[in-house]
Amino acid sequence: MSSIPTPSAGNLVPGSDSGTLAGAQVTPAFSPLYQQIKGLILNSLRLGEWKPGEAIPSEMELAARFRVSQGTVRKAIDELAAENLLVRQQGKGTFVATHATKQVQFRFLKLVPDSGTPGSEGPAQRDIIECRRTRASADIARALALRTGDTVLQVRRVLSFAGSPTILEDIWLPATPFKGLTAERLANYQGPMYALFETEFNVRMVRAEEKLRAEPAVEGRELLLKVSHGTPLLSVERIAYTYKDVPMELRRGYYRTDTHHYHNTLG
Amino acid sequence: MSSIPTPSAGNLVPGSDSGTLAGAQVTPAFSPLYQQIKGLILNSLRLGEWKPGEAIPSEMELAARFRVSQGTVRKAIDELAAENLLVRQQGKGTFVATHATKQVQFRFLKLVPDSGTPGSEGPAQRDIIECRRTRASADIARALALRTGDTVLQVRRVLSFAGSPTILEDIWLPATPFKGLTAERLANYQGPMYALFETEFNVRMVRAEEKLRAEPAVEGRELLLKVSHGTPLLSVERIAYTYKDVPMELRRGYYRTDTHHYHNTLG
DNA sequence: CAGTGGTCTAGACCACTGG
DNA sequence: CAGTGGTCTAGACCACTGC
Repeated sequence: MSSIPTPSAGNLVPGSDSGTLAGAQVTPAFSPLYQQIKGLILNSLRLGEWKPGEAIPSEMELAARFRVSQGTVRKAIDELAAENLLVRQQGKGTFVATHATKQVQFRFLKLVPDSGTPGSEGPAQRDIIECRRTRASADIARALALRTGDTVLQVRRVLSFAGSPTILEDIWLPATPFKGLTAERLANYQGPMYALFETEFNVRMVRAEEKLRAEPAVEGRELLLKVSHGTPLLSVERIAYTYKDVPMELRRGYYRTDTHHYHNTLG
Repeated sequence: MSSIPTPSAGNLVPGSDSGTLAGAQVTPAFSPLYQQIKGLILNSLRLGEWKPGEAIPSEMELAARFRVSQGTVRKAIDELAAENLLVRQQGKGTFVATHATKQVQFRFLKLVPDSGTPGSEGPAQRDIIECRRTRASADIARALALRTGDTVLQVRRVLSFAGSPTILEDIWLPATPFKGLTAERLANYQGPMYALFETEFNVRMVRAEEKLRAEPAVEGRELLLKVSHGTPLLSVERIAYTYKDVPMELRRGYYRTDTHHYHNTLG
């Protein structure tokens, strides 16, 4: 039998830390094995070895591939599941998280109706106002880690619940990963925008940061949301990130909060 | 030697679930050992066997007390640490989380200055406007799981950053657990209000839910926050819970968002 | 140095899913 | 029934803290 199979990267040793920049850290920064395994799985996710919704190999398989025990793989997967990158299902397997499944649809939308459950109003009506190519201003570029003047796609849309326009959003996306995105494709797609990003552009949004403010409605916004001038709106600025903390979307939303509210849990 | 030490509750068996109501559940609802251990630790926390800031017994001690392996105790503590009820410190021990430690002060306050780091403005100035006993209205009572007309304490205060009044808060507390709370004690205490609740009233806030809205400033609020009539304010309604999901505080805050914003991370 | 939490392993067994 | 994730154990060793 020819041995030395080692289908993975080089030897893994607890304590060897490859991610330290020269002189940035005095201590060698001990990195446990399971963290390195986590990094390897993360790489496979980023490179698309397993697509959103698909099952990843079983814990035993991964343990064999990485030449560690099942328990070590398990701990790596545990953390990835805690970060909502993977979803475990007892008896079935471990799956790459996706925005397309019913249960976690609109996971990033924290606006809920004042009465009733989050999905009780039925599906939101989505109207694309515009979708055009433009050049990134300084602040847009900074948010997306681009250079000022780089090409970006700008989408403006209105979400309506039970017939009432409730959310006005401006969305900026880097042009390169989203080449070919048009108003038509957005309008025709059923389901969350982030699910479309996954299937059509292989971009999975993993994490986001939001800044909230109360702002008066100004011309343009008051028309699209059918509120009167100066009505307080909840301003929500979001930067969404893919794997490895790469920013892939800037979104500026204006929420009406007369029938809905932004819900948050503090742990 | 007299044996039979068993200082804990009765026998623990994986699969025995004591929390099921009669007929409420068809399946016996398998409950793993570590979940039962978690419940026992939770009881000790609730009963004050270990106070906030103190160390709990070592994993080995707890394993001996509950007559399970260290790994099982470890998994229970892992979950409690993930829920911010305990804090692990390698080499030192595991400690009951507290709102009094520098690192996690104002963990529930999500308003941060637009520029600079969260604590960069120095300590907030806190002015107690009033603190009085009153009767719970229907909605206050519902939020605190009391009956309408029950006695509650109402506190109104203003938080100022860099000299500017920024937050106006009305706080309602059930009278019984907070007997003896006065404006003086609030005014004299240095540090977060939730730290005072821990040391003086043995109430530890563990979790909270917030509802956010944009609302115009009305008379009273506009005076205290020094904004003009109708200025949009971020309205934040919070219900804070102790152990076992018991509601212990209702808070209605109004935040100025001209120099600060509410920051949130979506996982 | 002893004591703590943290990692890693190996193996047994359990609960759940699907064919 | 085989295959998956989930639990539990026992033991070895490592990293960190403080005396």
